[in-house]
Amino acid sequence: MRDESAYSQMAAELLAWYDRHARVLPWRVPPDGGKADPYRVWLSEVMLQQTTVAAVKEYFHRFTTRWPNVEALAAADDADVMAEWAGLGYYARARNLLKCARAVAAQGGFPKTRAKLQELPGIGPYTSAAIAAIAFDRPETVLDGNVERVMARIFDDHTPLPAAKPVLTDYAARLTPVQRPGDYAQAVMDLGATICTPRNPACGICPWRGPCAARASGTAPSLPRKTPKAAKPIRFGIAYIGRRSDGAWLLERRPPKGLLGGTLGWPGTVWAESGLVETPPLPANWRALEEEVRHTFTHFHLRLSLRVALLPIDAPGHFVPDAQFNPRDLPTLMRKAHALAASELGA
DNA sequence: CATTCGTGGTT
DNA sequence: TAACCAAGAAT
Repeated sequence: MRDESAYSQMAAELLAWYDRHARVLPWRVPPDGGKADPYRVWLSEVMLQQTTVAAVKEYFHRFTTRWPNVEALAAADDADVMAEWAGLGYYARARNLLKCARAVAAQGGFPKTRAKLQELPGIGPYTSAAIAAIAFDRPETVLDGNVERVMARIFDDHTPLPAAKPVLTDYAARLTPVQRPGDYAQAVMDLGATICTPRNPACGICPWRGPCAARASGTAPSLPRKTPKAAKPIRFGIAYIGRRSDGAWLLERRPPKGLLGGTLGWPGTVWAESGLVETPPLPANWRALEEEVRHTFTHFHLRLSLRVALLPIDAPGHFVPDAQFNPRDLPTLMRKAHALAASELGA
């Protein structure tokens, strides 16, 4: 039953569904409308890595307003890009975004093939396929979390992820049509995002309800299977929020790699499960706050104790003048710390 | 192949 | 509420 013509018919049915139900998104070209802008496709796809559409919208608008094309972004200062990305998470994306923009600007534009795209920083298997298909109309197959789920269900494959990835890739490739590959890629992802959802899939209104093997077996809601993740440990740390008598804030640029790499933040201790020791950035009358910041990262919970101090005008360190300081330029954890400490420091 | 890397919404 | 999840990439 699953011969080539069956697959191409499925693709056609999905595209027909997409033409009727496609969501309106800022980076999306209307089906059969104008041509896609590779810069906007690339920027949106990087922002959407492990990030919800709702969270991306605002950032996409600000980035494209401030830097309308890849040349403008390539000429931006690192600190400005990091500040604009602050709050969106996974900051290696912002660092790679700038590296990629500069490489692309130097090359005179984005490469058009998946292989060449994937040589660029921050562009992996998924994003290279997405750009090639959506921006350059190449018949590449995207495999994101949505497509993994849809394929596991259509073919009722119970192999747990991530081991199932190669098989699911194969299924997805068989279904990818030669016509309108960009629309098709977005259609499968839309299907996963709106109908073939993780918990309560709306199988009754699914354009692929006919051929779906998991729906026939009643196994759809439990697919895809995933190998269980390790529990998150709790780490502890201390952050020091210092403010000079002229209102300037003591901040530091974090090292360019690792957690929150390249972002602006409050100086502090390392974060560990035990062995916490006070390590103030400079001697002062540091006062402990009652309330601590609780924040959860991908692989651990953090409980961050805060110390605040008013510092003399001649205190050493990197101070940001109050007029230049915007808590929105900080990653969320550091924003939370500021929110708790601000009233204690006359802000 | 396993781990690291954010954050906010949903269940 | 704790767990799960999101248009993943780099190491």
